[in-house]
Amino acid sequence: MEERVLELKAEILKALAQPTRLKILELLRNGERCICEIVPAINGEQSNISRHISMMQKNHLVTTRKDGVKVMVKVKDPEIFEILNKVSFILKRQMKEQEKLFSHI
Amino acid sequence: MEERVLELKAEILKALAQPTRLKILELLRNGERCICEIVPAINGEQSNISRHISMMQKNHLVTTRKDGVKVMVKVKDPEIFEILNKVSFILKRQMKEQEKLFSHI
DNA sequence: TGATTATATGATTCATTAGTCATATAATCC
DNA sequence: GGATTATATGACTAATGAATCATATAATCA
Repeated sequence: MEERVLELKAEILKALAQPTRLKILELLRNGERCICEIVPAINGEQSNISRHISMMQKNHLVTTRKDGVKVMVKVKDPEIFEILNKVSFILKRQMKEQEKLFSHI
Repeated sequence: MEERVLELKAEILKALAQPTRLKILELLRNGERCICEIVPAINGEQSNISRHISMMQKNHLVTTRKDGVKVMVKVKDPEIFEILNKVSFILKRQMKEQEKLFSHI
């Protein structure tokens, strides 16, 4: 596969691969949210969350629109959530394996 | 969601989010490969590839087994590829949108 | 045993990233 | 217009990551 394509794929995955951003995306499972709702909901610094959202926007994971003073954010593609679901699935299986390994204790 | 779970999910995604590692995983689509095949196939430095593989192993993306001097690597869960497929899908759609945006030129 | 092949790892460098504080901008309301 | 609310951004720090070179380990074979 071409180097450029791999870089673009890596960028999409990188945009997902961070706890604070995952937290934001989980909040967005139920649809559009205002940044002013996200900040208290995930108990983060406003400037930090602003940066994370603008980062995800650059990587086309989310879109935003202005509503007065507020900025509404939503996830662009539903496939994003399918990816997160698969990651959950893999993690759960890993956990089960770990349990098995220590079940003799 | 608990902070620890988010961190673990982020780690799985981080392990995917790097061009060299994506290249290695693409090679592994067709099954088990020796590291000595991977190194020339992706034209990388041996030590670098060794580190990437051991990183993916720590994150449970791949498993390895010794076969004489060689180390054989394979992807642990088929869901890994499903995730990569979804990323491809998202990327292709992004490309199409970009095309549309510049179609008037 | 000594040479060869395959892989791992310590040490280092350079770049990127997350987070924070202070401040800037921008829309709304009184 | 001035205060308030919501968001963005510059400057900085600390942590992490990728890549590289040199070298170590480990298995195989002549």
